[in-house]
Amino acid sequence: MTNSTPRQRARLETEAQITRIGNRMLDDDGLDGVSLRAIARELGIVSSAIYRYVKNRDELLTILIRDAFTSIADDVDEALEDDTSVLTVGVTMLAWSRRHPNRWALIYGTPVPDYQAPRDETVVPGTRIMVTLTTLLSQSSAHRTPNTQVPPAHALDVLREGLRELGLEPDDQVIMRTVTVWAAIIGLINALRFGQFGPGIELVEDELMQGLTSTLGY
Amino acid sequence: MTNSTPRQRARLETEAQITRIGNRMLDDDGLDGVSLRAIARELGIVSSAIYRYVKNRDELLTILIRDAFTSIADDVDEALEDDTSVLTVGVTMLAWSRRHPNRWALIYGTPVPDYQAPRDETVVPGTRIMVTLTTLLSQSSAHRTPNTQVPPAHALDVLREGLRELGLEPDDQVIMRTVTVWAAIIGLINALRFGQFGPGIELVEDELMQGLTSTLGY
DNA sequence: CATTTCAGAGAGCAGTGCTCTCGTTCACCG
DNA sequence: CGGTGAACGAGAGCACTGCTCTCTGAAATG
Repeated sequence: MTNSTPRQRARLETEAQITRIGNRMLDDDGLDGVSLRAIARELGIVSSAIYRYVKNRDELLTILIRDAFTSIADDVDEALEDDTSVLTVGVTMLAWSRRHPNRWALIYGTPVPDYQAPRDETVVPGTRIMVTLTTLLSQSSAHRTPNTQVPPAHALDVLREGLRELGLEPDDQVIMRTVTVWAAIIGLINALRFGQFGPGIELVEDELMQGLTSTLGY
Repeated sequence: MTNSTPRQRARLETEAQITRIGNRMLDDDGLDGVSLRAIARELGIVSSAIYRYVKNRDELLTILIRDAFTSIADDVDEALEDDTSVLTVGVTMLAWSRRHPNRWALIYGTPVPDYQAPRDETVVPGTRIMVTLTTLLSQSSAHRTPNTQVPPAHALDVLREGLRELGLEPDDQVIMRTVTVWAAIIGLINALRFGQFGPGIELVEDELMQGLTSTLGY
């Protein structure tokens, strides 16, 4: 007993098709290429009918964003099973960004204008890697950075509170190191993906990530 | 003798007005708010007439990008006169990004789709800060990072060549440190401007930058 | 079998960048 | 001083977007 009417099955199939087409259009033509009208056209449907399945364009974006965050976090988790290191986090994210540059831009680049991410839908998958990195840095604790002076306690209050909600209680030293490593990794990948180092860098991306984590002391 | 016809003066004035309005629209409404039609409307001109002054939208973007790069680099240069330090570079860029978040996104965020920056016009102002940072890190040379292993020599070839064209010849250690510091600073500011740390961070941005440079060993 | 729900069609609105054609006016030059 | 070509502006139009509204036909529900 399938316990579902043909209409229900057709709807689920259509919904799945929409996100699939949306992801493909994102990969191929960037976010500007993701057009509800074009999706409707590909579905053999008139443009207004698409709104039976998707409230508006923002709702589609939310789906694509959640997908992307989940995909990259899955990759990182899987890679860490073989080798638990900061470098692995970096190169895995870097490889993912190479495979899906437009998805990368969607989640770590300039926020989409006028789009407000619904916290409940995107925050959890969006913070997975950061949580992973924090625990990773907690373990390889007093690694180096001896004479590092942590900013005044109250400065990290917001971050400390945010991490607590995610089930973590790292000390300020670890928080500050996490922020630094995170900013450096994201910053490097952004610089590479966005072409800020000029052409020709694509061939040695991994070596740069290696040098970065090494320079950071990991 | 002004040596210029009224028409020439009017044209220059109009051109200046266009970039002024464009910058304002960028600040107020983001890049999507920068519309040639809207500018024409504000000039009291019909939409097609704007193309007498600007070839197309991309040409206007080039102007705005060059302006932004020049503005932030000027700020950094000025600040370094008082205090020559990595932290100063960071907090000055951070302050500028706070004042002009949309301009920041334009030059350091996701590249504008389908826009190709004309190298001659934007590369020079766009690399000024990086050059400054490189020389700065060359001087405070063997600061720390003892057991840091630099990536294989060929990996940095492209960067070394790019820096040479800009009149610099730093060793690989310095290059790698520059890349790391640069990625971290840009990454932190991006994370702050793009809201990736959640709300409430705005109040302690400077402390985070302080902690970051300190964690980096500067 | 009647009723309600739902998928789709079609027209329409406002906005964008950009092109093309047609007058008008200004600057220059013989 | 008068003619000419370049510059400027107006206006219509094309293709595209997101989104709304109304209407029709078919499927699921009672």
